[in-house]
Amino acid sequence: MSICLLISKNGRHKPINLPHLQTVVLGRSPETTIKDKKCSREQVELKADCNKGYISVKQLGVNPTSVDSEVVGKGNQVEMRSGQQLHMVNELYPYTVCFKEDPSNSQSSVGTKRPCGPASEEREFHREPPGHKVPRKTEDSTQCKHGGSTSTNTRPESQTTEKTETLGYWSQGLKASMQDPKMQVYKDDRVVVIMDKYPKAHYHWLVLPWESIPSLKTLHRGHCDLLRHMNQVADRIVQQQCPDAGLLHFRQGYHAIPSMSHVHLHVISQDFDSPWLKNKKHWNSFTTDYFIESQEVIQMLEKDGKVTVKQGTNELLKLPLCCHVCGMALSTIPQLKEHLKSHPYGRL
DNA sequence: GTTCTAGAAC
DNA sequence: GTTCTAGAAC
Repeated sequence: MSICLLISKNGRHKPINLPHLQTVVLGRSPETTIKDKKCSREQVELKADCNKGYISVKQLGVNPTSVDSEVVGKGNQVEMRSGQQLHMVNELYPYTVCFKEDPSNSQSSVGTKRPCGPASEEREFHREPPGHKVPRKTEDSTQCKHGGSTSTNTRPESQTTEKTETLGYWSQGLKASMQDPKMQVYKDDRVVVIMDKYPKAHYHWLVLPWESIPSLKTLHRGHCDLLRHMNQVADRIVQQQCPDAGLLHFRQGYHAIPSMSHVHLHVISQDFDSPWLKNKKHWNSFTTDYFIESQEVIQMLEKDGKVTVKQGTNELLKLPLCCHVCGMALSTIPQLKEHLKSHPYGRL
C-alpha cells in the first residue's frame, strides 16, 4: 500500500499525511501555519485514494481553492493527481501531492496490489522517477539544460517535472524542439524561435524564452521585459520570413491553458490554411479568448504582477465553430475550411 | 500536443 | 453506406 503526502511547496511545514480513503479537513490552523483570514478553518476536505493515485479535493470555504489554475468552487469536488498543484485559497499556499511506498510496510508488497487504477494512471505512477517524488530545490539543476548562454533557472523545476507526470512525456516536447538547430529560425541570448511542428496556418512560429518558465502562471512582473522582447522578435520574424506580411494578418498570443510545458508565444497568420488544423479544439484555441494576446499578458503582468486565466476558459474550446473574420457559424470543420477560402488574408 | 477509433450524424 | 466528432491513449 502507498501512502499519500500533501507537501507545502514553499516549505511552510512538514508534509501532511493523508491516510487512504480517510477524510482530512485542512484550513487556517497551526498544522498548515496559515493565518490568512481569507482561508477558512475548514477550507478543504481531502480524501486520498492511494490505490488509484489521486486525492479528492472538496472546497468547503467561501474563498476559492484551486487545483492548477482551476477554481474548485464552494461545495464542488475535483480530483488531484501527483504533479498537480493545489492552492489552498486565493492562489496562495501551494501544495503538491505525493504518493509513495510506505517505508514502514515494505514487506507487505508481497501479495499486495500495486496502485491499480486505469492503465494510464499506472503508467504515470511508475514513470515518476525516484528522487522526484518530493520536489526539492537541490534538484533544480538536474532538469532541462538549455542551449542558450543565459540559462537561468530562477524557479524550482518541480512544477515542470510534475507536469510531465500529469500529462505525459509528450508535453515536454518543446524543450527538445527549441534545442534542435533544425527547428530554430532565430535565436539570441534570451529567446529562440522555432516553427510549430504542426502549424495551424500558413505561418506559425513559436517564440520561447531560454529561461525555464513552465506556464503563464509562473510569470511575474520581472518577466515583462522578456515578454516585450519576445514580441519584438516575433514582429521581426514576420517581416523577415513572410513576403506578404503587409497583406496577411498575424496575431501573437498565448494559449490560456497550453498542453505543452514551457511558455511559448504563438505567432500565427490568420489564414488558418493548414492540414494540421483538424478539430474544434484547434480552431477555438486560436479564435476565442482561449488565445490571450501577448499585449494583454504583458498588461496583466504590469498591473497585477501575475497572469490570471478566467474560470471556465477550458469550456471555450467546445464553443460552436465560428469564422474569426466575419463571425459566420459553420457546423463542421470541412465547412469551416471551405468558408475560410473567402478570407485568404485572415481579414475583411 | 497527436493518433486512433467507436459511434453519432448524415 | 460515408463523414465527422469526441474521447481515450500515448
